[in-house]
Amino acid sequence: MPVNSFDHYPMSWKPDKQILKRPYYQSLAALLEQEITNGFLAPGTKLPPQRELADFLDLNFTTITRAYKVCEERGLIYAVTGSGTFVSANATRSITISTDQVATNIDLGFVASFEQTNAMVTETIEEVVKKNYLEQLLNYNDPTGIPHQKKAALNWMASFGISVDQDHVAIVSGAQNALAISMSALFEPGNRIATDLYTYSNFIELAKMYQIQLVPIISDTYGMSAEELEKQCNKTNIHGIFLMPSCSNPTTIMIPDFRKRELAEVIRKHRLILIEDDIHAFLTAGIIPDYQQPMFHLLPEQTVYICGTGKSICSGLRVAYMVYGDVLREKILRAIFNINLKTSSLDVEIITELILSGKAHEIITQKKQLAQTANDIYSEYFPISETNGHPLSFYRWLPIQGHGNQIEQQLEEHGIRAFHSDRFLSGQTTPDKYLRIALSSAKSMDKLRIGLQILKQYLNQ
Amino acid sequence: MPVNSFDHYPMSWKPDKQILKRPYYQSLAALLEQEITNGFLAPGTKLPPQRELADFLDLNFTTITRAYKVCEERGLIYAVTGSGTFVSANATRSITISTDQVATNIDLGFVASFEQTNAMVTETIEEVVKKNYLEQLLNYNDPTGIPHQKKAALNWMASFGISVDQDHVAIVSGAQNALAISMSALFEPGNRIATDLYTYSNFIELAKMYQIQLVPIISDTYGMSAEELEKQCNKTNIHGIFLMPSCSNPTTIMIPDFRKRELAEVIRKHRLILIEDDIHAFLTAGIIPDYQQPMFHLLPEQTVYICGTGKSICSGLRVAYMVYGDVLREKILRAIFNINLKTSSLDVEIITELILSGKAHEIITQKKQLAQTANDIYSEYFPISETNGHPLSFYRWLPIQGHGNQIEQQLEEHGIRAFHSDRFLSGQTTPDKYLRIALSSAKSMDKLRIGLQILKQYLNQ
DNA sequence: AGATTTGTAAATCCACATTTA
DNA sequence: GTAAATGTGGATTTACAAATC
Repeated sequence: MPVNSFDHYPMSWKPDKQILKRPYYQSLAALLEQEITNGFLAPGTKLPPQRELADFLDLNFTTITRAYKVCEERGLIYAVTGSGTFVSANATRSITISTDQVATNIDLGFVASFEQTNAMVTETIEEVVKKNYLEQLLNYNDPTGIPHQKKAALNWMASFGISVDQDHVAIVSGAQNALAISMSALFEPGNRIATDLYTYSNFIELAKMYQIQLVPIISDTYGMSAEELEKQCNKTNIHGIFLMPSCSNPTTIMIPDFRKRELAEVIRKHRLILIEDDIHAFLTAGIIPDYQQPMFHLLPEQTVYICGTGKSICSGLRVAYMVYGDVLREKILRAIFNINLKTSSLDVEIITELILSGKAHEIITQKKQLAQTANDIYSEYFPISETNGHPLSFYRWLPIQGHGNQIEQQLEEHGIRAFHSDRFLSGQTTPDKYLRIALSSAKSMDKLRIGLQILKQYLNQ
Repeated sequence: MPVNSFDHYPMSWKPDKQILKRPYYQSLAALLEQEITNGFLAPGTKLPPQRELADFLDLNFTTITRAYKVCEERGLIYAVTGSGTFVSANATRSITISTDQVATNIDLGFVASFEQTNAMVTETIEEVVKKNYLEQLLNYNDPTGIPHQKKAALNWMASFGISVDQDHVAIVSGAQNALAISMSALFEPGNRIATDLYTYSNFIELAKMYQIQLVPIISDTYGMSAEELEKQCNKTNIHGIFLMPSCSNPTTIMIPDFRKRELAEVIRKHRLILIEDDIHAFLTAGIIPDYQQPMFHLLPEQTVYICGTGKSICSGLRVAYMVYGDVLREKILRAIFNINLKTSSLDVEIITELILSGKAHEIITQKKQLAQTANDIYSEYFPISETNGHPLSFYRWLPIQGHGNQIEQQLEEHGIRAFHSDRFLSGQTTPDKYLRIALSSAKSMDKLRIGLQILKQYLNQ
């Protein structure tokens, strides 16, 4: 029976007991979900403590625990022992970033890949089509890649420091697809994966879909803090970790070698599975002075290394390479068959030909030049100050003061699209606010300039 | 404390209490998983009842419930109230069927698609490459299909009885990919999906991976029984249903219109989500006299209709169409972005061109002829007796007496690959045994003949 | 047909860990 | 540094539903 009066402790949410039906925890969870999606409970709102709500509803407090748990698994709320339970920053909306339905004039949101280089690809397509083995690319054979394609893949990745045999590489349909495969193959619903506090928003969505919990870890200028990771591992049972060491999305941080080693030690000690998304390897390996090796090299038996060709070579041909050790091999292959059955050999053949002919390297050279130009333009409008921020990043991370995420809507009205840092938040909100500015999507450098001009004007108002 | 002596009630499994550590239910589940994967507990073995094992281990019986539950969610065991808990037929191995690592001489296992027609595709590829808009196919735009591609898709499906607008169709990377997307988008771990007792083995694996429970429903000669479905819906909370009405895999059953209507009524009443895998539409719609319509037509707001082009047009170009109502739209799009980001526009463009040029219809005509020939050859060796079995099916369902699933291994030694019915079992085992014989994968009709000859000899021994 | 066996699932109990004040 | 606030998670209690005999 309710004992206290709650009038002087106003609870943020007072559900009507009358509405609740008998699996109370389900009924309560459904009600809470409704309140959040309808906007009655705004992101960041503190929910009543479990015991208090239990008292109010005259239920056992662990029944509330279960109701909260259901919503937490769906990514609607998050709980911190000692502090309370809060509505998630991204509870209400999908934060997946794609190019679907972009009505905007200048896109600084989605990170494309300087599509100007695609003309170079069409020539190669013509060459592939002229070859006499085209028909052999049209059947169900070699679902994870034809041997000569895998050979080219390993050839390509050798310059990034990857060296494995063909049994430990598989070709899949793009880096996003590789992430989905990794998540499905190696984790179960309810598992926990450590990520940067700000991380790739499509990874957050993927985790939400598969009901995998993200554990945000604080970073310094060298990327994720190894001590913080260690602390979280000791506190709770963590199964995996997601990193983009060559150029973290969205922060542009490059993890230096000493930090890779610190992190690797913690990962080894706690037997985490590392998803190393290295789509930016082509911008970093052999270019940035400090670069030594991918983390795969430090933890070959517990890492999935993902090397997509969308950013580096051609975005429309959906091709990525997955590299893994023996222990993970079977699980990954299974997931590939379950999700793709096979990847189009035709697309892979074109990428293969681009690599073998050396044209892929030409494309990369050109993309790097474009990235340099775009970053130069950006620096005319905003300072590139981040220590350890990648100098050639396809996007920048711009601190903004006091703008809520309705800034996206307002920029949209000015004809530009950019994304607020809330979208990239894997856990609780912070007082710092940023915009991620894609430099690689505007249709020309002039458009980029115009977009940045508009943005600067808007922020200076 | 243990009270009874169990000597005269020999329990199939007596775990050592000493080994168990403190989360008992996890420890026990891990132990059980080990025993099963190591083969100490064979498929079909009855496990001790929950209360009996609890007594033996001196634990509360619901702790055993939880341990069993963990293994059940992983597809290792299944439980039937009143009868007990049993080791699953496919507990130990992956039953995914792919073309990876086929060392066999004659493949009657994997169902390919009479790849002889692929020469016709290469011409079209050349034509697509000659067009001047190739470059527009190489960027991130239109992730679910370019408008003219969707138009061609709807055009193609119109002859199967599908009629929707472009906002309700998406193009993805093959039918298997469409299934994975449907499962991820529309169901959560722990949900239940009704399937035929014998169903597509890759669907079983997909369910296992996503921890979705399959509820097997008995069939008669017209396919799944509507009464049985109704009964199971009343008994337990079922969220979805998976059907292949045009030609069920592996049984070759075509669901006649009256049965589609009966099933639709139950599905509507219980608000199930229907996954209608109609990759065989091209063999059935307009060909089989009784054919009226896909089930999507009967349940447009609660169905995902999947139309793959791998079997009908070309297997190596990974293209499938997904059709859905308004209610499911947003969830499906989200899952597509999460899993694929986008599907290769180049592959889709080739399929589009094949459809628009009329060549796709030529290919279908040829594939149907090949299927006719292959079925004729089959009938020289084995009777095609199944009432309502599809006359042009790319595979046949051969009853065999008393052969366990080690027959696969033995056939392999004779140089042929075929799959035992255990692989297709979504639930408890039955006394009836079958082989699924693929007619569309042998490299020539002569090879097919030889394979069937070997098979017949083996079975007559 | 009714008692028994067996599995299901919600709610509660309880011990404990972390954070905050 | 200690007490209070708050969340976590395993085990137990309890009611019930289905199948078997």
